[in-house]
Amino acid sequence: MKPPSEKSAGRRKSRPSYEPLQSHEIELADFFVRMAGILGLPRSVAEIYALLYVSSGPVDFDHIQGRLGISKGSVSQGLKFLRDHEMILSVKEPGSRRERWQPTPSLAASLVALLRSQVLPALEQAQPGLQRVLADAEQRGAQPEVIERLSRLNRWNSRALELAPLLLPPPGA
Amino acid sequence: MKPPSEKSAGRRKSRPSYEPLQSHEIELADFFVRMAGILGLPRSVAEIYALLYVSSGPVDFDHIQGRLGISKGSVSQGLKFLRDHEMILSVKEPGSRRERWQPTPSLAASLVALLRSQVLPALEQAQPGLQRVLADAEQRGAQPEVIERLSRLNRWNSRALELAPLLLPPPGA
DNA sequence: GCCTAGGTTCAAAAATTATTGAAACATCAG
DNA sequence: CTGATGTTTCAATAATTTTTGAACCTAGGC
Repeated sequence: MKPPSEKSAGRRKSRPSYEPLQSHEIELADFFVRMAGILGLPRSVAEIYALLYVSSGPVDFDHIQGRLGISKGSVSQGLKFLRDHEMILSVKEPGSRRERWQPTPSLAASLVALLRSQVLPALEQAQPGLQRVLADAEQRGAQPEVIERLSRLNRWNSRALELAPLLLPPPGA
Repeated sequence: MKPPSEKSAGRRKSRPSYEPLQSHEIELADFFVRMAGILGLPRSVAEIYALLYVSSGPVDFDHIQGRLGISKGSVSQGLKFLRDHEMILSVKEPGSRRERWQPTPSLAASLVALLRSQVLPALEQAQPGLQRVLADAEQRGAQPEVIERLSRLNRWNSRALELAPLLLPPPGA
């Protein structure tokens, strides 16, 4: 819609030209991508995590973009996701505004946090509904078989909700 | 949308006109759909399972299609998936070729089988690759931090593979 | 054998999700 | 304050996944 704004005629910042992933990095990325797939996470998120995971020391935004060959938008969104799920940490250097990223120390904890954030809300939201469904069935005099199933589902849901805070302590516990 | 055609007082098979899901059924379906979403399963699969789950007694192909308002293809594929993952059982009546379906007794076992089928192959396939990645890193003299991470990943993977048959016994154990 | 109810297959269409990139925003050094 | 750097946002596009439906099998009754 709009003509691109003119570039200033100055020297261009030489593009650092990041090298593409090496075969061992690709292999690890594939692993993470596949695992992420099971949880329905986008490929780009898994790739970013994998890159941080194999890298010695924190990696900055432009490196991620360059080495993975993905867009700024994807990097930004991917980092946001990983941040939000406490899977990465930023390391700030005094002299620079730039953030540099590394995986949190425990992948296990990260996975737990991730699952927590996906499963818990579903369980919580479902609780009242499931109870209604059961009450409904009892009131309608449904088959004992069905009542039994629905009861078990309710018990599970409740127990999961009780146990959740113990097994998966929320941030700050 | 397909209002039942009242046209022919047809002798042949008048379309039985199944009633749409009732609110309590919808509520349960929503729950299953949401949970399925976490594992990346399609909506139709979750809906089919939910229908069987709230129904008293086995349900046949046409009922599933009619009550859920989905296509034959979806029903067939959904049943195939559920069958393959041992989440449903068919009950054959002597006098009819038609199959009728019900959930397997244990939803827990079903979930375990499902996870098994998704996670195990990934772990198995990854094993050699992960070992190579670690060996590679050691040989290149990578940072201890990275070596440590990759070692842990390998240990996890191995332990998971060892434990898998115990926790998630394959069919026929 | 032949017919057909019952079900499967699969290419194409629809729906959903992920990615891109340009514009907007934010922060800090000067 | 200003300008450049670093990041986010989000509408448009691309990629992927799901659903559809018509053609195609198949087992079993006749």
